[in-house]
Amino acid sequence: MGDDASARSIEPRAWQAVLEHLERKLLDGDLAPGDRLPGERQLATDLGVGRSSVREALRVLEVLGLIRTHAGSGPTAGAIIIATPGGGMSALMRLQVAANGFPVDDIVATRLLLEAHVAGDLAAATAPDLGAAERLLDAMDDTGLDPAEFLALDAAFHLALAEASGNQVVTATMAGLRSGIEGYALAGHARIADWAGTSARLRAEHRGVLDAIRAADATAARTRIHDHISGYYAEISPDPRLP
Amino acid sequence: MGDDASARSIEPRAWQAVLEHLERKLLDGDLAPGDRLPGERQLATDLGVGRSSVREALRVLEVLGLIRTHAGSGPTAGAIIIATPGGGMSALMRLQVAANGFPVDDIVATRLLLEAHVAGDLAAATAPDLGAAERLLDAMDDTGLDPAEFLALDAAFHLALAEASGNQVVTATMAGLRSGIEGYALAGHARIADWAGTSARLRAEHRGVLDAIRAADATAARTRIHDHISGYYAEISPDPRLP
DNA sequence: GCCGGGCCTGTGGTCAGACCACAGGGTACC
DNA sequence: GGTACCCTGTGGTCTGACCACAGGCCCGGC
Repeated sequence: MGDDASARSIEPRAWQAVLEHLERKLLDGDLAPGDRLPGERQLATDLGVGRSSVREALRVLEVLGLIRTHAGSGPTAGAIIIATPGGGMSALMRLQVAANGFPVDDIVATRLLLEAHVAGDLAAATAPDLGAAERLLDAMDDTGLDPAEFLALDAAFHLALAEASGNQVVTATMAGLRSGIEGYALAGHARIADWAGTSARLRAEHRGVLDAIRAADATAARTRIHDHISGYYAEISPDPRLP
Repeated sequence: MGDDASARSIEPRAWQAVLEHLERKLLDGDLAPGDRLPGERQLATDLGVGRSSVREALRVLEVLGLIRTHAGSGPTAGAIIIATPGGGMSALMRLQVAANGFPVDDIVATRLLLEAHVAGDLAAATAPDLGAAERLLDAMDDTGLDPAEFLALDAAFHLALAEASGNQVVTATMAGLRSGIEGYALAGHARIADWAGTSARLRAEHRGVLDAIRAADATAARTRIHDHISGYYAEISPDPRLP
């Protein structure tokens, strides 16, 4: 197992070898969040590949949210390991939706089940931290917001609920799901005739969800968040179910 | 909508420009699954960037499961758009787990909630297609399987249930979750003293889940799949809850 | 006329070298 | 002692070149 040169002898893709090398380093604990990767030129000579191949692997890691690169010099320069899955998940969902790999309906359905679960969990928790969510709701009370700003705060509110649940996988997934249908949700607001009324309803529904969580009423929390999300998408859906 | 360059008028990263160009093409319908992308050199001259930058973008798309590249000539050569989110999700989850961005516990918890939902949905469905799942269970009845083979079939069974639910997002996510903890699950089987007994129990639990689905008993289906998964991970967990 | 092997072309895959912008740190000058 | 400069090393990009590959084409033999 200590020899990774033998396996690489039949490795057709150089950039994949770099990726596997770094994954191994991560699994072995040789690299951890906060650490700086060796320079691109160093990695290239160490692994016996060209710098372009190293860069392709690093690009993948960057998009996946594994590293953050910074030019220049000093302690903040170079490629630094971060583990922020939200960005990678968002890119993945967004592109898959663009390529028709993910139907919007499936995205919404997954959002529904995840958020209902989160809401139920929070209601069952002893003392969930809803501070961030409440501050976002306060910010959304500003009636001077345009729809884009309102929807951005709405997304942040739903994400804050996921973060309060403490499950990082669910949080990242929900961030990705939201990104995947962000364009859809934004384009859909134009379909709403009475935006003032709709936004007022959304505000009230948000408060209702928080109230149910605070009251430790898991069933109500689940129902309310479910109806809240499905109601909005039904409203912006071009033609839900005619026949 | 025609102008999204306003937010970031100047694009410092060339590969990102390529990515955005291709995403736009996908959203506009100029590119669809099955289509062939222009050659790397062509894209480079079209967008006014170097071929390296194009390749970095294509590498990202390949890892994310958006395209499949093939050298040579003919209709199968070049970069072809596919939309297979499973691969990208798997890479993302695997690397995030390696970088400690995703705790194993959160992965398992997410699996639990997704699979419970899937099982409940299938039980509520009128005529779910459980053929693939049943065939996998039959294959798992072979007592000559070694643990790795057994676990691979187990993963395929759970994935087949997700596919039967029809939600592609859930299917891809579950594939990713499974990949993320594949190493963990494989290493954990060594911790099980009585593998024959455990595998027999797992077989019985699988059948029980299918039975509940066929009986349209959503509650039982949810409970059984939940207990099935959490039971296995509790068994391979090194030290569940000592203090 | 038919068939087969070799060349041709275009593809992705990789490498090497060069240049740029950037940012920190050391140094020489004031 | 303070400040402006250069030096160094980083990622970011481009260019050009070569390779392996695979289908299509042409030409020769049968």
